Amino acid sequence: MDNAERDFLKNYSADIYEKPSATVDMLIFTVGEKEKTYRELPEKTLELLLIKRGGHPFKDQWAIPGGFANIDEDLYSSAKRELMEETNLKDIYMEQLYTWGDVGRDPRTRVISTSYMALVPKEKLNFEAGDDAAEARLFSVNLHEIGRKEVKEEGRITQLDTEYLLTLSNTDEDISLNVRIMSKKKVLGSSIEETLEIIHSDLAFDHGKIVYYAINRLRNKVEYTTIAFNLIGETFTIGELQSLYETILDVHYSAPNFRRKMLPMLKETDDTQDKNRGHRPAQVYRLSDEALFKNK
Amino acid sequence: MDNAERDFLKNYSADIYEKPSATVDMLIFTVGEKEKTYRELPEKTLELLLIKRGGHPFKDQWAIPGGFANIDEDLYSSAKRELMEETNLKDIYMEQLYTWGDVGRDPRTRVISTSYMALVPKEKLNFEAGDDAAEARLFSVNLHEIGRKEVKEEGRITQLDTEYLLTLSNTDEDISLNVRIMSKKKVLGSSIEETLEIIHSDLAFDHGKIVYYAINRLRNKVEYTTIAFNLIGETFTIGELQSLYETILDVHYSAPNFRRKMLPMLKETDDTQDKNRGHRPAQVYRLSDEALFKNK
DNA sequence: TCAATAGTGTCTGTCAGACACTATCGA
DNA sequence: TCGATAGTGTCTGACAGACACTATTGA
Repeated sequence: MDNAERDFLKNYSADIYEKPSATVDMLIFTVGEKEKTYRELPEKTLELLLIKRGGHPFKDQWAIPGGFANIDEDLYSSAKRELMEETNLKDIYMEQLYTWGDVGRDPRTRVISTSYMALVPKEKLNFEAGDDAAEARLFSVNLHEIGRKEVKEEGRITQLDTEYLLTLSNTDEDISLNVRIMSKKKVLGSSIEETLEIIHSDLAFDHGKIVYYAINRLRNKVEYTTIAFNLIGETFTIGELQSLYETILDVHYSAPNFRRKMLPMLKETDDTQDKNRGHRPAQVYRLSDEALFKNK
Repeated sequence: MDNAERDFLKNYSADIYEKPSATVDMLIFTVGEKEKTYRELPEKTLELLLIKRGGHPFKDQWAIPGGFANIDEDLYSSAKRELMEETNLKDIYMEQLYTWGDVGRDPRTRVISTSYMALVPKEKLNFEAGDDAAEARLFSVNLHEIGRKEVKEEGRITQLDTEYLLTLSNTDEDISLNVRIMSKKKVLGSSIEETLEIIHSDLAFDHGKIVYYAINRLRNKVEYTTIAFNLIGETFTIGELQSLYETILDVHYSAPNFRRKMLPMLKETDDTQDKNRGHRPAQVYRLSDEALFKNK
């Protein structure tokens, strides 16, 4: 650094223009189980942590937890801190999702928000302990397509509008939130650009869009990485793993084929868990280190 | 909106805490050609637009073009504006990449920067016209692995460090910039977290990391979307397309296999271009609409 | 005829889905 | 014996890579 640069930095003022606020939103996903008969596999559901807003705007509405990015803290650290505040956990899988910067997305002031997604196995989650004094609850997440329309110009498809219904429900307290999202896929050059519009949302701010985006990212990555293993314990049976994948992706696999697909990335453990389950006890596996490092 | 909320918003002040600055960085990629003999295919190179910084800090160093996000402008619009300022083009493919928020990444003040990537076919690019009065040049991009080290703890691999050499060169002006990046892949839960460190960089700020990130994103998406078609004209021969893919991915395909892989997403045109090329004239194709909408 | 790209045919191995079958347990 | 999950075997079709071959052009 030369003298000119030193002088420049000394006299630099960052406050010439009005700045947007920078915040971090944290989407914490886990997978809950509902016990059925003693012999049937429990039914799993993908769950998302939401907090009830105590103040304006959107008072008493449910929202994704988040907070301001401190001026002297890396954005990544802000996200980790937010995760810690909500769950009291560290060493949890977390990735940056997207940065939301539309002008009107917060009625108070201009807010640019970077969203992160964290995946927590239910057994580690004791969110009552670290819930940041706010009212926090887990909501079952369901996302379904409810309609689509192709827009044609001169015989060529130029736009594809798809409407999705996102349902967030907490059965304990009988809360059910609906979000209707319109995804508009338009031709942009030789690719497609997707824009999201909220048709209706029971969630605060533009959080409906963010949840929609996160679920899609999760589903995508589940198919080509080992990300899903973050939602289950260290060891598991292939049956449990299958039901996890089926829950997240909302699909059904045939057990033999799923087994063959997964076996190359699994390592057998000594355990042969499962007793009193009314059927042949399953072998217990864990994710192999090699598979871990093949992630893109 | 009730009265309480109206009052709240009226009295809300966003200036209690010091805020970071929000900026947008724009990575503009194109593919350049170097003519060879009359009958050989021109050699392609992936190129990136860089500008030479006129002021401090990093004065006279090369950097990714960018600017502040205006307070009354969607982040997406800021990016589009930046693209327009640099290339004088709109309706160009552009996507958000990542948001960089480390505390020390700008010596002036705290800056959180959202990076976008744009792909422009060379024939449309006339960047002299709209170059924002700054010195802007295209640089050939090369990224290679130059070493790796596995860190083991108790026999299990826990970390994978890979060093990459990124070379940016402009042969017209005989400029060659080197960046050495260390990618550290660590186990985080049941997934891998990649952190990037700059070992050495001839680029300003942390722009070496951003370029590294962008090239990886581009290569990834080239393999499962039609994103690469944004770097070529509307119509093309399969040979041209193959050389484009080979350039971006730094691989070699066998012509018959590449043809078979691509044919399902192509549509034959009436043209049978190519004359005076010293070999059998090739059929001209364009991307089919159906393939476009299959993009994820 | 040669050197270059364009394009066809064919074989092989891998992998995903369909499906028939066996194994093991508790009620 | 039943119903549940665990697990094996096998067939099929799709697809990717290897490679041999033909087609067309200008020098």
